[in-house]
Amino acid sequence: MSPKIVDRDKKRAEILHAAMKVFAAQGIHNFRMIDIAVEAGVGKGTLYEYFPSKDDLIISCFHQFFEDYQAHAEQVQTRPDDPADKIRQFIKLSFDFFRDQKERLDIVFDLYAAGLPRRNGRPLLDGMDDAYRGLIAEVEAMITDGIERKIFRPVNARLAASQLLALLDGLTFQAAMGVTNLSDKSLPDEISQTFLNGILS
Amino acid sequence: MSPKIVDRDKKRAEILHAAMKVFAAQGIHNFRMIDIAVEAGVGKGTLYEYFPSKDDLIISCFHQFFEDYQAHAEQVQTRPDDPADKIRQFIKLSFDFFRDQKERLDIVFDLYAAGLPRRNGRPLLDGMDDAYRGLIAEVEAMITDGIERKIFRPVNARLAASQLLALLDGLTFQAAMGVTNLSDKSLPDEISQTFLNGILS
Amino acid sequence: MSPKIVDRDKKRAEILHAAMKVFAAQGIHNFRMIDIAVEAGVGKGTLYEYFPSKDDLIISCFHQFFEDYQAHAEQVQTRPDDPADKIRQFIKLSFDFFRDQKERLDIVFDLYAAGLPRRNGRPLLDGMDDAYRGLIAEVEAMITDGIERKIFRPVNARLAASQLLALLDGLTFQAAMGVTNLSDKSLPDEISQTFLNGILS
Amino acid sequence: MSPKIVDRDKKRAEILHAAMKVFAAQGIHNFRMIDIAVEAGVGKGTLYEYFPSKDDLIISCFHQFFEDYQAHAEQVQTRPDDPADKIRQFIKLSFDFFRDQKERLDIVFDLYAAGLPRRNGRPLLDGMDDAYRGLIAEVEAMITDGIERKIFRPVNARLAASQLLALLDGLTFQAAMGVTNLSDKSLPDEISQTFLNGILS
DNA sequence: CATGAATGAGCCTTCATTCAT
DNA sequence: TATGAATGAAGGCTCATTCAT
Repeated sequence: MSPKIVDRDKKRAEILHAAMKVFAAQGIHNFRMIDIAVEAGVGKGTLYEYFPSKDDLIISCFHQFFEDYQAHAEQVQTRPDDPADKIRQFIKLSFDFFRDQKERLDIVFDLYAAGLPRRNGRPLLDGMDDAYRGLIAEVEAMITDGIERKIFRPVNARLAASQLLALLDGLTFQAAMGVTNLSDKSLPDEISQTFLNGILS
Repeated sequence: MSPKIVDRDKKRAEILHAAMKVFAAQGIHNFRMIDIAVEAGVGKGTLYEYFPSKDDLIISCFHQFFEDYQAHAEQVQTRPDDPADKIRQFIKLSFDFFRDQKERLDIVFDLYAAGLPRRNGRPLLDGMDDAYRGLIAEVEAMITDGIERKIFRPVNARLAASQLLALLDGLTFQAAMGVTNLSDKSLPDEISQTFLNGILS
Repeated sequence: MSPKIVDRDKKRAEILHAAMKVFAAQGIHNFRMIDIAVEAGVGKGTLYEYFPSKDDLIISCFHQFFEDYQAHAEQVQTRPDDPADKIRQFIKLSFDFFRDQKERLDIVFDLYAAGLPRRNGRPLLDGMDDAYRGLIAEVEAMITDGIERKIFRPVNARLAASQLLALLDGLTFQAAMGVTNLSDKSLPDEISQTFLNGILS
Repeated sequence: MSPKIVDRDKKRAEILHAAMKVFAAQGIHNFRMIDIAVEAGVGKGTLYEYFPSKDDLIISCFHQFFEDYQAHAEQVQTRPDDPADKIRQFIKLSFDFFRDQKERLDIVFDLYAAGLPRRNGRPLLDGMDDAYRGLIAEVEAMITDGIERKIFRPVNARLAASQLLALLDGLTFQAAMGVTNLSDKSLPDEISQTFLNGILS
């Protein structure tokens, strides 16, 4: 009458964490289910108790990733009022998210590539473009605000937002490649400086 | 140099071109050798006359991609003397390379992701980081030149070069996602403007 | 005989009944243990408290089936004395057994097929041939009696018995297929008529 | 330009033949693809060059079976004119088909059972009931003819046809079980005799 | 005694690669 | 040289069975 009680959410999270480690080590295109099972310390069949298929596991990992990112972003509630400070904080925030988690850095580009649209068939990860558009809109709002308050030059706000995100993605890519070091403490400030120089009045 | 050799090179190039189309449509992780054979109009076995393995075919495609990029870059020989103009032309050049070839845009991020280092084993594409470092060095030289000639502010040239390339990569990614439109004729100018604003004296 | 025993027997019967329903719906080769557990409203593990294995459960179902058939047959104790009437009643009896239980009809051929001998290894259901031979012997006795009493022609009694059972099995098969309707009230009489015509003096 | 030439039809038939042997030995529910591959002397993958899936292989076997049966039936072109003789020949024909092919006898009931309708989902073999109805119609025509020519009593022709086929199926089942011996040379005659007695005027 | 989470043996199926023609 | 039929290693997934609770 009282069967084994298991914290399914906890075990699910553990498996997802093990998956992240495996993805980081082998990429999301080269791992075997057994690898994750071993990493998570469970049997192969157990994975299927929590995720209906291999693809689902990858997709769930992607969602976890975005949820963590959003949680991280919202954790900084006291957004400053000054638009330039907002931008500075946004940049710092993004760097913070990856700085100490090589694991995440290693899978983010796999996930990015997996979310690109395909001419034939669906991409593995659906809806990445919409999530990205939301991000752009957020940054665009900051810039528009700055323009209205004459703090920024009257640049194309949408494009400037695109540029900032492009910049951050590109640096993340360089970091994943080992070409740029995110841990350099002065990086966020220098980036902010150059970018803001470009749009400040 | 005998006719036979020419024929081989031509067919090899045809197969590589077919491969690009297949990669663009299905991604470099989801295609089968038969897909390329069909696209190229040859038999499956024939592929192995020209490429020793599937991985080799992908790698060759990657090299072709870089060779084309370099050929495109060198085709613009009359580099201007002014550092700012150099940067402007570099930016324009990069946009030109992808603008009219959706096919290329679709595979570049697969290739990028395939070139990232892995904790376990080699990445599929080796040496991408070195190629990238070379690119950074080129841009860095332009900026250093500008700084010495007092045209640019005394910024960290290495970092500024990183930023410019990051910006271009990030925009390419956005374009691949369909979030940013590379065909917008004013794009290179606006990008150049903002970036140069950031570093100009 | 203690209450516990009764409860066990009752639950065992319930599981067996649930199994019959599942077999009828999915066939004895396509069901999963969980299907029966759900149908019976018990846990998967509980099935193993009553049956040591999946095969055992099927076999037990088969025995249940035969026991029910025999119980049904014996329930008609007042066998008539006239051999022709005996045959008529035997035929009617067989029809009665399936007429109102589509469930049984649907599994009988799975069970039949499962009982056929295999060149490699044992069949799933053992001893079906012996049970069948017993049935033939019973009918053969009726016919022999009829021959001795000059009511039937001096046919090969063994073969005639085979024929009658074959006829009934074949009709059951047709009914399972949906080609012949066992519910047709005149069926037993017409069958009896034709068969007896064939062997009556 | 001249690749390996293979008689695909021939190899397909060989695989089908190997499959029949395996089905006879293990049943259509217990075999593994590798068993058939070994029996046919080919690799596992080769099976999939000829049949898209395991189920398809089984279904193809079933179709082959029916084609062979029809070919056998049509091979006897000189059908007699007398209805009773027609019936006799039909019975003889059916016995002939199995007599010397234990292999076929062993799988026929698996196929029969696989063709029965299921409450949940399609049966493995589709359209068996229609094929069977066609068979009944053929026999029914013979009997109707006999009735019209006053050779047979005015029985229910449809039912009588059902009975004859049921009889033959039932005997086949008994033979598969090892309870009745189809090789008994007098069997067809005795069966014909009894059946015709039942319906002759 | 009842349960269902966990397990891993087992098997279908795919597809890169080979090689006879 | 070009081909595609043949191959079998490899891996995703299922499900009977176990056993801690």
